Amino acid sequence: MRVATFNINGIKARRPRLDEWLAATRPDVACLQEIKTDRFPAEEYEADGWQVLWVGQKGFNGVAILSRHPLEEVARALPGDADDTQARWLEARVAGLHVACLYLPNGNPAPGPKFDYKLGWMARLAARARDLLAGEAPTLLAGDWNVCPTDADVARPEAMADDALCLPQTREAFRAILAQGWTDALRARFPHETVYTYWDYQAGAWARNWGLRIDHLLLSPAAADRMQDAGVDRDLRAADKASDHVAAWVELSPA
DNA sequence: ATGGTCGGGAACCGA
Repeated sequence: MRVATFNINGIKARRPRLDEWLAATRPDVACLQEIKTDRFPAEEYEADGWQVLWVGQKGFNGVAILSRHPLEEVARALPGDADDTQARWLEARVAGLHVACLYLPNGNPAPGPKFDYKLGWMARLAARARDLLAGEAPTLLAGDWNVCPTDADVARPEAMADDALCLPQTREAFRAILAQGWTDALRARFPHETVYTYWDYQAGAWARNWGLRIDHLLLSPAAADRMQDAGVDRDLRAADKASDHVAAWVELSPA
């Protein structure tokens, strides 16, 4: 059972790359972020055998879950703020798993209202994550977290020190969630290696390997017990018309 | 220190 997360940075521009990747890697569940549309082509994926959940908005944000197995919607928004209309959260049950697909706010510039929104969103996420750990099902929190957990996850930490992805408050909020009992799948699989999931379009970041690790899969204890492998589909970044993110994934043993 | 590049959608905002 493979569960993957991929910030595609626009379904319209990324359709060819996304479809190639789905065909080549055949994930059981694919969590997508930044679909950037209020018109996701769900019917086309359904015609191709996928079950689809999505929540979108025009131009920005937006998340989707594609699944080869029956997919039951649990939530279309992160609890805790009825006034938050940004499309950043989907939660579903699939194949005995509980899966959340998340697009955590970027938060730049910091300080400022966008950073305040990020920290507030992370506080709501921490509350939801704690509730999910109390549930029965093995659970995954997969998505673009817009958090570099440590300087080992940043190619140029000095250049990123004041960035909302790296600030101490951001890292502390992430650590607090991990400390509830979640496993950072990629870091568990690669304890000492450099692993990036994002390279900026600017300044030749890909060619210089100026990357960040900001796409994460957090596993509940029951899910972590079933982890057989984890990885990053790094070659995605080298393609023409690539997203600035690549896909990350975990392989879980059968229940 | 600055500006560098994309996507969405039609002038800039977001990243």
